[in-house]
Amino acid sequence: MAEMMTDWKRDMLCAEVSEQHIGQSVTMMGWVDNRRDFGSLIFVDLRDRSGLVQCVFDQALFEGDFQKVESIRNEFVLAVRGSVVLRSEDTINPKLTTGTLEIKAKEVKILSIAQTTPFYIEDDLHVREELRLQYRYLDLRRPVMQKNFIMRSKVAMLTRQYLTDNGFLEIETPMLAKDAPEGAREYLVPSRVQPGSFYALPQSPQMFKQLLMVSGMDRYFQIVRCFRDEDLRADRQPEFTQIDMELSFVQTEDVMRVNEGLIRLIFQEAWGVTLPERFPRMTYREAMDRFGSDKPDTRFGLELCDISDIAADADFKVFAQSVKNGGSVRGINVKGGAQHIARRELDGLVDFVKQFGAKGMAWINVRENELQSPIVKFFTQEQIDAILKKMDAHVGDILMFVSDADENTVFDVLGRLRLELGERLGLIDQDKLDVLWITEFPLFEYDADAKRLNAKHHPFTAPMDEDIPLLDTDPCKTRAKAYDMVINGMEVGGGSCRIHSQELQKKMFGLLGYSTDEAWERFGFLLEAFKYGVPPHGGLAFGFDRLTMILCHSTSIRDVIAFPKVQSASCLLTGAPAPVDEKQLRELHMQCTNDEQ
RNA sequence: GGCCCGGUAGUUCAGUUGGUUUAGAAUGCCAGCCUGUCACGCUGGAGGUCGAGGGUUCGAGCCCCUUCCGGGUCGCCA
Repeated sequence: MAEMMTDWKRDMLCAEVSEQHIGQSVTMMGWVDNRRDFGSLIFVDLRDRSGLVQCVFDQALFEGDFQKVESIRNEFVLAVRGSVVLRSEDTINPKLTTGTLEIKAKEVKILSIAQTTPFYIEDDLHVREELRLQYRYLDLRRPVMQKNFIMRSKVAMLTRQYLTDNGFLEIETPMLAKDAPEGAREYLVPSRVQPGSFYALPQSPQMFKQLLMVSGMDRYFQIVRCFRDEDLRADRQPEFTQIDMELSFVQTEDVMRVNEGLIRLIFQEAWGVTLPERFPRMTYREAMDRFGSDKPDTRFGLELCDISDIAADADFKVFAQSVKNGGSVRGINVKGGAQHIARRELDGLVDFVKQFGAKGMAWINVRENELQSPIVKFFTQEQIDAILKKMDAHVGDILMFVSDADENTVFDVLGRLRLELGERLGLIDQDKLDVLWITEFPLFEYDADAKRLNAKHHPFTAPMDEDIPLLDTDPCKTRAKAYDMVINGMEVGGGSCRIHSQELQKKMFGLLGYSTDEAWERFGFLLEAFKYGVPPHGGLAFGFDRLTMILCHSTSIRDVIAFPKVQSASCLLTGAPAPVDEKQLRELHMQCTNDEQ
C-alpha cells in the first residue's frame, strides 16, 4: 500500500548531499537502485537523476516497524528520513560521488511499490532494444539516458540564451500547414470541416520563416518539430527537431558568423572544448574532389585522386570510355594497405562498391618488385609510372580505382569506400572534433529519371551573384548561396540565402519546370507576400537531434529522443499508429477500406 | 520494395551432423539465515507455447516454406 508524503518535503537530490550536510537531518526521495540485506542491517542505494546515495537501515536505530524496511525491493519509490553521517575510512565507496557519506535512516515511507522490472536499470545494459522501447520509461531511468536528456536540455537552453542575446525572437509556426509537395513525403491530417481537404505536418517551417522576415521580425528562431514520412535510419526519425532560424539584411557571411558563435558556445559549455573563432571552409567542389562527399569526414586521409587525364589514353577500355563519355577515373591510395587487406577482402570491396552503383573496382597492389593487379597489363610503363607518381604510391600500398561516365557515381562510390576503409582500418581518431562549412553548393541537380532540374536545396535558394548569368547559359554550373555545417562527417545543419527578387524567383521556377500557374498554386502566398517589400534574408537549420547525438557520443538517434519510433515508424510503448473507429473516420469523411489487402 | 543480421526462462546467452531421462548456464525473482555491504555472502526453491503457422521425418530449438517482430543498410530523405 502506497504511503502518502503527508508533510514530508524533499531536502535535496540524492547526489547533492555533501560533507557540509554532515550531522543534519535530511529527507531524501527516490528509487531503490539496489539493496543489500544483512538481516538487521539493510543498505539501500537511493537513486534519482542526480545519482546515488547509500541509506543504512540499522534495526537498532530505526524508529518504526523494521518489517517495512525488509519488504523494500528494487525500484520502490521511497522517502527516507535520517541523518547525514561520514562513513568510516574502510567503508568509503570511491565509485560514488557521495561515497564518503551515507544516510542513517530513522524513518521511511514507501511511496510506491514496484514489480520486478523486465531489465535492470543500469548503464551497461545488454538487452534487446525492442524491450527497452516497450518499457521506455524504465529505459529512461538509466543514468546514461538521463545524462543524454540533461545534455539535450542544456543545448536547448544555450541556444535560446545565445540567439535571444543576438537579437532573435522565438516565434512558433503552425503544425497544421499547407502541403508543399517539394521534397520528402508528408504526413497528412484530414480536415473535418472541409471534406476531402488535408493539412500537412511541416517538413520544416521554411515558408513561414520567410514570411516572418517579410513581417519585419528581423531575426527569428524556433526549436521546432518537423515531420517526414520517409523510411527510418540510425540517424533519422519521422519526427525530429530542428533549431531553425532566419535573419534579415544578411549575407552568407553573417549567417555563418552567428552560427559559429552558437556552436562554439555549445561545445564550450557542453564539453569544455574551445572551437576556433571561424570554422574552416571547403567548397562543395573541393569536398567532392578530395573526399567524394558533401559531408566529408576530415578526421582521416585516404583522399581521392583524379587520374582521368592518364586513363583517357590507356588501352583499358572501361577507363577510357568513362572519360570519353564525360565521366572520370579516380582512385584512393590505401597507404600500407597490403598489410591489412587480403586478396579475399579486395574481392569483398568490389562487391561493396557495386551496391552503390559502381560497375566494378580496379586495384593495384604495389609489391616490392612487381605490381599485382588485374589491370596493369592494359597500361604502358609511362602511364603506370604517371599513376604511381600522381597517387604517391610506394611499396605496401594498395591503389583502388573506380570509373564511371557519371562523375557523381565515381564520387559517391569512392566517398563511401573511403569511409568504409577508414572504419575498417581504424583510421578515425574518435577524440578528434572536425567542424567545417561546406559552401558553394550547386543550385540545381539534374534528375535523370524525370529529365529535369531539381533544386538541390530548395527553390528559394539564391544563386551566387557572379553565377547569375549562368542561369541562362549553363544552369547546372550555377552555384548557390548555400552552406552546410559538417561535424565529423555528419551534416548537422544547412541553410542558404534566399531569393528576394521576384524576377529572379520567376526565372528559378521556370528552370525548375514550373509554369507561372503551377508556381502560384504551390507557393502563391509567399510570392504574394514578396510583392509588399521583402528584405534580403537567409537562414539555417540545425538537426537538433543529430547535434545532441554528437554531444552525447551516441550512435543512435533513438538515444537522444525520449519516445522514438522504430523502423516501421511505430511507437512500441503506446502502439501508435493504430486503427481508429468508424465514427471517427466518418466525421473525417474517410472511407473504411477493409477490403484493401 | 531489395539485401544482411537477430528472436530459446524476467534478462543475457549456450544448445554439436536432427536423437541421452524433465531444453541448460549466469543473473534476476521467491523463501530462510546473516550488523558494514556497495557485483554482499550462504542454503533452498520456483520459473520455458524455443516469435507464430505449416511442412519434411520414426523423431525438429536445430532442416524447408510462409508469416510476425526488432536492428543495420540500399532505394527514399528538395
